[in-house]
Amino acid sequence: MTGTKTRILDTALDLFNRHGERNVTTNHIAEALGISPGNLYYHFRNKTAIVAALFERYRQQIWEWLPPPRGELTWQDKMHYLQGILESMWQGRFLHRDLPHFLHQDPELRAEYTRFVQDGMERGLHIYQGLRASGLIEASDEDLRALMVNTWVLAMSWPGLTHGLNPAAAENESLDRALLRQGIYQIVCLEAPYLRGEALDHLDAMKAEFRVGDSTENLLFTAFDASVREASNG
Amino acid sequence: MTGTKTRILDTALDLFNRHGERNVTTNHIAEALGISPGNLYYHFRNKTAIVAALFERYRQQIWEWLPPPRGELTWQDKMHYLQGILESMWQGRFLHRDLPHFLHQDPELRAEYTRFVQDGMERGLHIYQGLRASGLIEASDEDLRALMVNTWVLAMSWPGLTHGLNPAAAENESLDRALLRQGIYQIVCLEAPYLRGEALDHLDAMKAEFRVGDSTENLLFTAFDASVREASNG
DNA sequence: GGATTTTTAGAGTAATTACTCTAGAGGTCA
DNA sequence: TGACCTCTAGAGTAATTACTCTAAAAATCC
Repeated sequence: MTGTKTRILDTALDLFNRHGERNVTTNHIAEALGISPGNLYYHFRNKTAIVAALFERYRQQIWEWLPPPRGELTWQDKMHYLQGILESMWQGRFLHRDLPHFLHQDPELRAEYTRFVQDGMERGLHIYQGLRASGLIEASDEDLRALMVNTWVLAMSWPGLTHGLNPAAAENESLDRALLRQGIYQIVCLEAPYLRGEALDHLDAMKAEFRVGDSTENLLFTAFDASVREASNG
Repeated sequence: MTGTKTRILDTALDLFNRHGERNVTTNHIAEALGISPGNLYYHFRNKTAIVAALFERYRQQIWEWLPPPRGELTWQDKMHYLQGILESMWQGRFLHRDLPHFLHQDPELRAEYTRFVQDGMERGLHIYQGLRASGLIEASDEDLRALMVNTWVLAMSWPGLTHGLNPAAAENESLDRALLRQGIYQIVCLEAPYLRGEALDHLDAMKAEFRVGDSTENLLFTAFDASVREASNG
């Protein structure tokens, strides 16, 4: 029997992801959960507190998926990190779309979020440096930093962009997953010019694994169409 | 004497950019403009119509700044396009943060937006192909498509991300401009691995022009701090 | 088993906000 | 001048929604 507090967060996250935080009232959450509004406010003093708690949860999960590297990194480590990014994007897909509003109003939350971005950049940079130390990547310090920023922006923005264009994904998990895989493909292409050695050998296989749709047509949108077909067939 | 309709859009855009669309009511717009709510609703049947009109305006401006290439492209053309992207980001900074909500509710607007993204990708791809034809870029078709998608995502997401972290930018134009320049720097770094010939010769100068802050520290955040200092000094 | 604390229900409210409605001002044209 | 059309004012409203308050049920403790 999980606690009410946890169940509130679970339900809120689900509703936020599906309908967007702005379209989900606290009464909706309570109703979906079968509890009273009063009960909900007993556990969270306001809606912002729910969002903040969800963010905190999200942050912890990311840190689990993306542990700081220990020593040299292998090709398998790199694949594992990519998987971690994929999972992180999946979990946080609502946050990066709706969080800005709360950052605007809640300085404390904003400070935490800023810290989160800083830590994420630092951690990601260490990973890239680990890959460089293993000879899997070749790049100057400056290029590595720029690459890290671009990877971060892409990973954080991709879910929001794709959902804006394709809201059906919110109700269709397999379509949603396909879109995210496409996001990983984009990250792979982002890193591609810097890969060396074993990483370079596996590049084509990696692209093939995450590529969605027919590469001869418009990339982004055939990906969507193909995903829709695939999802409605399955 | 500009028309009331235009003035409503101007004021709405300004308020949306500064405070976020969600925090700006139609009554606020009317009041800031010195007209009555009834008057506002005489010109726009609802808030969505205002947002849609702003989007339409934004789209037209982008197309002006990013005309389709005619024949071979020079190095100067490329710089001009970068400038166009910068201006587009500046103009549309509120849209990509707040538009998703309206896309969710208004299928017609969503269709238009989808079309916009498609056109933008296509147009951008033509530009990249023009650069390739001139020997300024070297990349496979697939790589070029992936690059285009990444450039698009970066250009569209950058303003929202930076404003989420640094809301002071909304009230401080020079800080905001600095953040945008940093975004262009990121795009330059994105394209860097594919540059050839004259483009490659100018790469360092280009990075130097758009780089913000001290490259030996954390890129993203020293950029912010440096901008804050610069803005408060000037 | 009584006292105390934690958790829950559910009716209610104050505030916000997108939007309406009516009436009238101002311009234009015959 | 009068008819007509465009534009504007401004009070008002219906609906939403985050949040409160009181009391009772449930759990915990001694």
